[in-house]
Amino acid sequence: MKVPVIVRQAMDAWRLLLEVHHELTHEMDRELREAHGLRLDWYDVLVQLNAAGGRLRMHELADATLFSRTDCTRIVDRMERAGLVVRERATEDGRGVYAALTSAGSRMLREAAVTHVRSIEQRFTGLLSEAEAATMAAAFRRVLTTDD
Amino acid sequence: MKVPVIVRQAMDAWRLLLEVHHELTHEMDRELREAHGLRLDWYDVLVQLNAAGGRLRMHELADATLFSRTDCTRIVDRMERAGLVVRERATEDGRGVYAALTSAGSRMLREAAVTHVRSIEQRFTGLLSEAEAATMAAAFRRVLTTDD
DNA sequence: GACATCTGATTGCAACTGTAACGATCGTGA
DNA sequence: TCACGATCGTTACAGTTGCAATCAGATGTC
Repeated sequence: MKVPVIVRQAMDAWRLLLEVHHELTHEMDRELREAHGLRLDWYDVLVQLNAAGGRLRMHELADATLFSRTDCTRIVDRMERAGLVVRERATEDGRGVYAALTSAGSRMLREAAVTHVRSIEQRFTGLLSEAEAATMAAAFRRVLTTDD
Repeated sequence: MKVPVIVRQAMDAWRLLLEVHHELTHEMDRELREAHGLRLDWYDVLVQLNAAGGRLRMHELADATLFSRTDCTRIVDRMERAGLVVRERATEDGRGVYAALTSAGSRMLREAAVTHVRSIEQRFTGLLSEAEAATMAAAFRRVLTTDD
């Protein structure tokens, strides 16, 4: 069965994407745990809360990260127990809850970011030429905005 | 704090890769379940067993897929219960076990492959130009083979 | 203002995962 | 041959996820 080269190359790209994602996220997670006792998903939460100015409603946090609302409830549970975030009732909506960075959370983020950003550069971005990164980013945006 | 455009673009590429992976794997998994009652990880196992001629030692299966040995033990447990694979003792090594495709497993693979390949083309490979796919594949190979 | 409807967040349950430890078997060197 | 460490696959346990159901509070309609 003959398969055109162009199709094979595209399929390779997909398969390789899966491998890259798997290998890099595992390594980065392990690295963050070893250096800071921080899970990669907790790190993502810290980043998003910080980017939003320190706090987000639970559903906004779910949108900003790649987690479901259920996940957010439980991740915030654990992070609250660890002292990295606190819950605050939303005064403007009786149903709502904010997840807010604590100072320990901010500090943890500042420390872990050094490790993690270096890790991304070392393992990924630093290995891409400017043109490759641009090509990739453009293609990924197309993939994400094509929804059918 | 000023960040060079080149770095930002590369970081975007990483972030977008995470989003693409998340969205596409979820959609493909859902699609396979709806159409065939098959999980994406089971599909991967079927593909690898088939590519290897029908059977693989457990540790070879772990290497061929993105799963750990523990995962393979348990995935094969469930797939065996579902009749898609069977375990066979390895005669050449008393510790060894083969996971082998059943005819139901082969049939399931043939059916599901139609759905899944179309899905990949629709959501990913079909949205990439030949040049983009080649660039991406080359860059990903570089990332995977650079282990420091 | 009372009703149904919708939304935000959480919970219960069953399924799944990661880590470390286990028993069985293998290969090697003394 | 025997003792040793290495490898193969599995298992125990605790932690984590996905889905559906739930509860409290908000919104819209008449």
